[in-house]
Amino acid sequence: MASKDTSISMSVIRRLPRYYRFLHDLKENGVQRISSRELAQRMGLTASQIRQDLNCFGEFGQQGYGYAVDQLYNELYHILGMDDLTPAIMLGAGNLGHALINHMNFANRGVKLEGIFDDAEHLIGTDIQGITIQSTEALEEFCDRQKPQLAVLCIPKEAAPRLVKRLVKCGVTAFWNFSHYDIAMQYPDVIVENVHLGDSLMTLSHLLKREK
Amino acid sequence: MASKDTSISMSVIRRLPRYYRFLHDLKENGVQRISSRELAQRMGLTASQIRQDLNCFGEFGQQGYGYAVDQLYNELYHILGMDDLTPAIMLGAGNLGHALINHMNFANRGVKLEGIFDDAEHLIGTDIQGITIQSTEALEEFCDRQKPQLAVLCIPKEAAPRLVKRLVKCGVTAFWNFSHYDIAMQYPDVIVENVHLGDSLMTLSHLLKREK
DNA sequence: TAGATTGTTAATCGATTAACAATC
DNA sequence: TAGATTGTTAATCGATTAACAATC
Repeated sequence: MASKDTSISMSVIRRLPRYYRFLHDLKENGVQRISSRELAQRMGLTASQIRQDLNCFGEFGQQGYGYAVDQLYNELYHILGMDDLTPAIMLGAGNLGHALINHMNFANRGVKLEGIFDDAEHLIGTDIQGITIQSTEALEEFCDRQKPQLAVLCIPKEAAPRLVKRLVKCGVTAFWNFSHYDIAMQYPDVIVENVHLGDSLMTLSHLLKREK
Repeated sequence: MASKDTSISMSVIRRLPRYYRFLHDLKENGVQRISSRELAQRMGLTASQIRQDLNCFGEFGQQGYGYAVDQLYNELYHILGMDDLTPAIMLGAGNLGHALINHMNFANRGVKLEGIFDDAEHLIGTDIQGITIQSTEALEEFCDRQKPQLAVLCIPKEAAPRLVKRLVKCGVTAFWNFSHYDIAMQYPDVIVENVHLGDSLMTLSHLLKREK
């Protein structure tokens, strides 16, 4: 059984998908058991940290043996909540939104994309991966019916504040935000994952120059 | 003048682009001076942290006054190295690569994209934003000539290990990695910014489920 | 000058690592 | 059983916050 403590730090949570990814690969390669020491080596972490992290959720290992890959993989699958798909919508079906849908398997990440909205005339009515793009005018009506909990924002910065407000009113409680706009502050009880690609590239470019 | 200490923590460095973004907005809105207290409030940080962070690079404020927005913006511009463009290439011009190029202003992030490589027949010879897509067969020759320092990886996981090896051999020292593959470990002196979009979405989806 | 706000040192908090008894 | 490796407590390390003297 999972869950030992309710207050697990973000540092731990952010490592979970990576554990999941490595376990998946081990499983695929037919590895049946792994010790925290060996997993640590492969992942560039310490064995201590892995044991500490996993013990936030339960006791999945066995003294003298290590962890059963298949079992640990399944535990992570449940911990991450991959068995229960969150209904979601996407706002903005430009280059980036389009690419995300084609590039990512949402269902494999615990998310079910059910609607796409954009205001560009030439996009409305076309579809991506079987989902028809609608005008944002249809947003409220759609949310009433489908109750999406998560919104993926692939919209320009300027459009963000107003749209976030509308979405919060519609009952959306989580945002995967690609717009260059920081949501978190104004809506303290909303869950936000900001993906600032520009910040990420600048950080890298800065590190490279710092080296010299 | 910038630079006080050479060993600045990653936590600080990762906040720099965000400071830069907020300063940019303040400047655009005609704000001329700002105190650490007010900036902290707007950014959801503490005033202490902002002063500590900035003091890693120099003394940019004035007691009793605060920070001159325009001056601090320029300092950050230099600290981040935005004045000196790093030559870069992109590997993989599928949906995601395509979207990144159209969606991001590389030059505004201190990076100059000079080449795009892909092996799909139907892409070779076409161009994105004025850059012609080449076969990866031309990679070594191109690197010899242009000496790109940074590579953007928009390739499938399976293709990554071999391609990274080739690129490192070609003298590439920094990777902006979108493939679901972790580079860092094997090449300790290479700078890597992994953007694991899948991990990011899983984290969000997990946080949402945890709430209940 | 008095008020404001910095730069910087000290205190606190949290996360990572080390150590080791428990046990498979 | 002996060896290995966990779960967990204690020690260390680093990052954030608080406090305050310096000074514009």
